[in-house]
Amino acid sequence: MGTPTLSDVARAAGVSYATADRVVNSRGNVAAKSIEKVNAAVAALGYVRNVAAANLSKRRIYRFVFLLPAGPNAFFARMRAHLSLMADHLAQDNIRAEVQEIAAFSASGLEQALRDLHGTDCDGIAAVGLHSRDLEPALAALRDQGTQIVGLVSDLPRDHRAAYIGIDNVMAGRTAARLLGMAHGGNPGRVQVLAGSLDAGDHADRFAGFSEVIARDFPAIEILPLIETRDQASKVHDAAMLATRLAATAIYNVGAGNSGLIRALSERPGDGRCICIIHELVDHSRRALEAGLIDLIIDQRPDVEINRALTLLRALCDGRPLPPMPELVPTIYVRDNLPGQDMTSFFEGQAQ
Amino acid sequence: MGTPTLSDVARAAGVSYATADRVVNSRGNVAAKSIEKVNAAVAALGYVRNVAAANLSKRRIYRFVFLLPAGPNAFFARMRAHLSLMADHLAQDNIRAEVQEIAAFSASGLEQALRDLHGTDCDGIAAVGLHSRDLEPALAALRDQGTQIVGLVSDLPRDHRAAYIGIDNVMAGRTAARLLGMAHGGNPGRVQVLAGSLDAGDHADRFAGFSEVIARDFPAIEILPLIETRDQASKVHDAAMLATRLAATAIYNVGAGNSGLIRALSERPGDGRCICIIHELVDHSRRALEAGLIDLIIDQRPDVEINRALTLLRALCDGRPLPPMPELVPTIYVRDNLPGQDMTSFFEGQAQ
DNA sequence: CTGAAAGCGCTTACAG
DNA sequence: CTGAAAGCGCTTACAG
Repeated sequence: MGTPTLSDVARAAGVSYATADRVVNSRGNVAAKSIEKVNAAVAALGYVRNVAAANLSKRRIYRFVFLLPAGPNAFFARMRAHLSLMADHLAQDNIRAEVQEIAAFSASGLEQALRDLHGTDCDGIAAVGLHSRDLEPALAALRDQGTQIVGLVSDLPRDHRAAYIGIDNVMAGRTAARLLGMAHGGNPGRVQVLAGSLDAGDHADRFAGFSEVIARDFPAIEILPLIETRDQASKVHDAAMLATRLAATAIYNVGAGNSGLIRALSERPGDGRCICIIHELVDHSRRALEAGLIDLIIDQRPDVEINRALTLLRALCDGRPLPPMPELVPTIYVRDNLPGQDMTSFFEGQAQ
Repeated sequence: MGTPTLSDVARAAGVSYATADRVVNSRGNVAAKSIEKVNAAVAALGYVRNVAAANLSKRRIYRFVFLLPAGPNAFFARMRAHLSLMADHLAQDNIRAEVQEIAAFSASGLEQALRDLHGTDCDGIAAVGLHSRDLEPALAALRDQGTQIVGLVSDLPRDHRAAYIGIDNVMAGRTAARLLGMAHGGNPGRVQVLAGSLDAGDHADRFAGFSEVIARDFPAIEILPLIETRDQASKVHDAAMLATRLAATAIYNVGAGNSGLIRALSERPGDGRCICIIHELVDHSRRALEAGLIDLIIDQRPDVEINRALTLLRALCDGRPLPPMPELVPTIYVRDNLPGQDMTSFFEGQAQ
């Protein structure tokens, strides 16, 4: 026996294979009576469609598009790098994934890209989202044509995407607060927080989580007025210098532009410790961590997120229940748990 | 056109489909000349076998066995739980995964289980390993019959497994040291380290990494003589009480038996802070973290490790190059970044 | 509204 | 040592 096939269903229902197929795949043009009989047989036998066989006969290829912010942002560069590393493997699973660059934080740019995808053979989209309601019509049109959509790193309007893949930024901010508080070892302190812009949902969330925990559990730590940097390194630099002058015991940058922070830290007169926590592991932040300029990096694991987006889009396209996925927890790097510099060395160690 | 099929290869090589198949799958009984021609065609066309089609025609089912330690260990319970959550999904991909319990730390028990698997239709094994060389003959026999083997959580003899899936325990120990050191905020301290047994590779590695970083970067922190607990809660309890009497500023348990530690901490007179770092997030350690008895939990993410084992075994069975896999980095939990209690709530939030 | 038949890319007897 | 043919579980014209 084994698992029942559609032939089994057809026989049990007393109809032809073609008819069984029509109802199972809701292709229409079937008598109500036949529909009933087939559905009963499906239920009785516990039939489940063999997606692999279907794909083979259709020569199906899944086309996924990743909508990522353009520009030099090193974090998204890691995403693109992982995606191109994966290309060969995906090809074996009949998946083609393509990256399209969108002007950063541009709702209209994103909207246009979504509109352009309408009417194409794109099966799924993973987009670094924005909360703008202007996106909703384009997203709805895509959904209506059967294109699956997930938010990546930053969410899309909740009702117009199938899932969100990214960390909980409030939680990330709380975590930063906890570790920063612990690092004060019971001593009082004052922390300077930097953000690109509190208009960005993730930045605002991190700051909210951070403030909440500091206020509740570390009352001896004062939070200095937040400085907005537009994620520009020069502004981050100046803000860090200011923090030093204010005798801050800690700096937490919830946003980007860390090269400016690192520069400021290395210029700083070598007096007392200043605890530094930032986000996203990239080349320059990694070096600063190794050098002891930065204490902690909270990282999103872009490679993990990409893999998850792929798995999810695939499952959504196949219309099957989503697989159990371990929760995404931001990774905390200190200078002692940094991953190998490249995948090659990883595989040498890992797979013998 | 699209990707070339074996028909294309056969035509290009000027042989029949069957012959092309014979050489591509090295089934033997082919003239040297034919082999050459086919291989040339394969190279010229860039042919790659369609595994899905092959599996369909063979009605292939992958059978994987997970060899996990028996007993009440909550960490391995999480592994089993994830595996059973995955069962339905795996079934759709023609994978049956089964758990077999082995007496903990018993090389002979593991060896016997491996021997019993010889001659069965098991395609792959993920085993929580031991370093014993006694395992080598059984592993070699399995390998010779084509069974793929990976070490999980704790490695097998390196030359007798295809890969190791688990964290780097030296790195985990270093990370614990860094965070514990930071939490002293520049103050001096004395730390009590507990281990089940330094004979266990992972425990020894963690302790080594920990000691290295403390000695190098936190000279003001003294490491008290290590206490071995056999991972027994009562012994852990007594050791923690002793640490309190010695005015330890911190406790790091590299092993298990944390319920004893937690009991000791909650009995302790409410004087000064004692920083506590332990391994593995399970029900009781989670509650202790939330209650503030424990400061940090370093976790291995058994669910992530299981998924990786599955992916890896599958790729190994198919004989294709291993997919790029993001490095496993131990997850650090504070009380602020704990995952939802169960997958249900996770999916509600995550996938709308 | 229904059914018979060829084909997706492979494997497996079976005949030569 | 080689090849023709049926079958894996599905989809897609095509005929009725």
